[in-house]
Amino acid sequence: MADVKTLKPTESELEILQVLWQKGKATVREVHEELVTGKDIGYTTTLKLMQIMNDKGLVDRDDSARTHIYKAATDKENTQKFLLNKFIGNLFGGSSTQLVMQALGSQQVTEEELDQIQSLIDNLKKK
Amino acid sequence: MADVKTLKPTESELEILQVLWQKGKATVREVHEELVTGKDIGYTTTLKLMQIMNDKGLVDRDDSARTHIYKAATDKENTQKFLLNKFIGNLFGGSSTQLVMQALGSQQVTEEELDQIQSLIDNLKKK
DNA sequence: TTAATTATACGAAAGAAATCGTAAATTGCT
DNA sequence: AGCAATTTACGATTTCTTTCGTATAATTAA
Repeated sequence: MADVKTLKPTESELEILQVLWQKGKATVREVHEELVTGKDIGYTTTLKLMQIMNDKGLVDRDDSARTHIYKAATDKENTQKFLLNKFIGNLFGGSSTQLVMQALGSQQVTEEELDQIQSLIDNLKKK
Repeated sequence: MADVKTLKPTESELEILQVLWQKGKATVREVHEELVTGKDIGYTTTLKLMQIMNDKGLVDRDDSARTHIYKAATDKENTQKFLLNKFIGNLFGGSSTQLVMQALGSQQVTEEELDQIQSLIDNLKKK
């Protein structure tokens, strides 16, 4: 499994990772079709990006057949954790509480979700 | 006030905004001294960045005196909110709850902070 | 009043990221 | 077999970001 700490996916790479996390495995064409719904981009661009990601170790590739099959090399959760910490450092002076307050305040969150968070807090407090 | 929606501060620009938000107003030198504590960078680099930010409208500048005085053109909260939403969209499929759970789980948060968050949740629930 | 320091402006280069065009190989179709 | 479509490889270009060197003007200190 790729070491997420040393890998910094760019925004485009992140979009591709999203697709791969969602699909599990996918060909360049499949990823591309997904991306195209959201923005204007050529097929070879997607291809090139995925090749670069393969070089970087961001994805794993099965190239035993002519049409290569890609999958994310990094765990979604780890990547999220890593980027989240970076984000908190960049924008919230390292305070995750600040971020949480901001996130809860400015988004609409359902009662159920609040309960979920509350029980997480309760758990954390016990320790 | 600059329209935050159309402005995407880069990482370096964000670092400078942080300093400006903290200080309120500052000269290039003051910002630079702050940046230098965190990384190796030349004075003219900081200057150039702040000039570019001025061109983009990310900062306001008082250049009536020889030493120009800069301040952030965007509200800290709005910028945070904007970038946070983008981040949640990019990485957490738009679910702020997901992000909150992840943030609380993987960072160390003090008892006091947990109380703070809890009372925010209580407030939100009342509505 | 000189000389050193400090400031801005600006061009240019170095780096990183994203985009595309073209070539070559394979596959599928008629 | 021959042609079209699909795929990969790869170089080149473009765009964005960061960095710095040099010139010039203003200020300060000796």
